[in-house]
Amino acid sequence: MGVKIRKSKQRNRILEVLQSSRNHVTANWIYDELRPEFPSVSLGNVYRNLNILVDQGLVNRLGFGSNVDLYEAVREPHYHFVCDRCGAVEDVRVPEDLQHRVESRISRDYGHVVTSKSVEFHGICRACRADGVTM
Amino acid sequence: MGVKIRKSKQRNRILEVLQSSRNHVTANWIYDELRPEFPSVSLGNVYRNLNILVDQGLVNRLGFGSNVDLYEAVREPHYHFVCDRCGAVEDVRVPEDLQHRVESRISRDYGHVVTSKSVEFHGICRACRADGVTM
DNA sequence: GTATCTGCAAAACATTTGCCCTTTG
DNA sequence: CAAAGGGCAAATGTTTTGCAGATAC
Repeated sequence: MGVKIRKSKQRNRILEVLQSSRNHVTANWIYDELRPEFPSVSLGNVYRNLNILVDQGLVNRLGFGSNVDLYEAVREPHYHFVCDRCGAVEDVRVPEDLQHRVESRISRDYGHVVTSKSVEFHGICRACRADGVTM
Repeated sequence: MGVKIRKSKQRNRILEVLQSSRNHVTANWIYDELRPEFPSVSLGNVYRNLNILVDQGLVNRLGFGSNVDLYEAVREPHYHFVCDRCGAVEDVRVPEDLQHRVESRISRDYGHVVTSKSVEFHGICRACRADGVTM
């Protein structure tokens, strides 16, 4: 059996910060957010607690091809759009039925059970397009 | 204008290795593959060349939430399925029309242009299911 | 010949871990 | 008070980079 998890002010605050943030943020950004309230908090502890929150299914860790992980509080399932020009990461929603059709294809054709998905579309976002980016 | 790219035996071999490999492999694995032919090749140079090949659009870099990047030669577009139990990464194909419907929804609803996608489904693969994994 | 490529080793970087003290229950 | 959490600093592991010599064109 695993380790028992107790309450912790720091971990609580980390979750709150994530839930009240609209963007996908780095561990280091969270660390800076916590410092006013917990002046002696350590970055290592932010990482430790993020790992716990991810294990608990309360937070998603996102790679996005960069070498820095981003974190977001778990909400309704959604996909991500990453702009290759400006780097912006935006949530996108795709109708449930389209999502289900893709996943049931995978079940049917391959026999795998899909429990979660991490989908990122890359391209040029609306704002960059408006700026006349052609590529 | 960028830097001119010359031919290089090592980079050529790296691409061949990727093209003849069915799996998604690490830089370090490629490094080991090259050593018989280029005994003094360096891991740093493998990384340098992988970056060039990715820039040239010949190779995909895949994060998969792990802290090690995986590489694959570029072929037809496809998605990935990652087994959370055994870590296996498998290519999955989804009918073109379903892919296009998802992407045109993003264009229509958000105004972004989708040029590529990196899609990973997570779950339990067929083999692990057969082994009686319940989760 | 000159710009690019390479090997080597060191640097950079995010993330993890060990140790010992503090807090929680 | 026993077990989990935190701070600190060192360790880890992957990827990048600076430099001097080798290679491509």
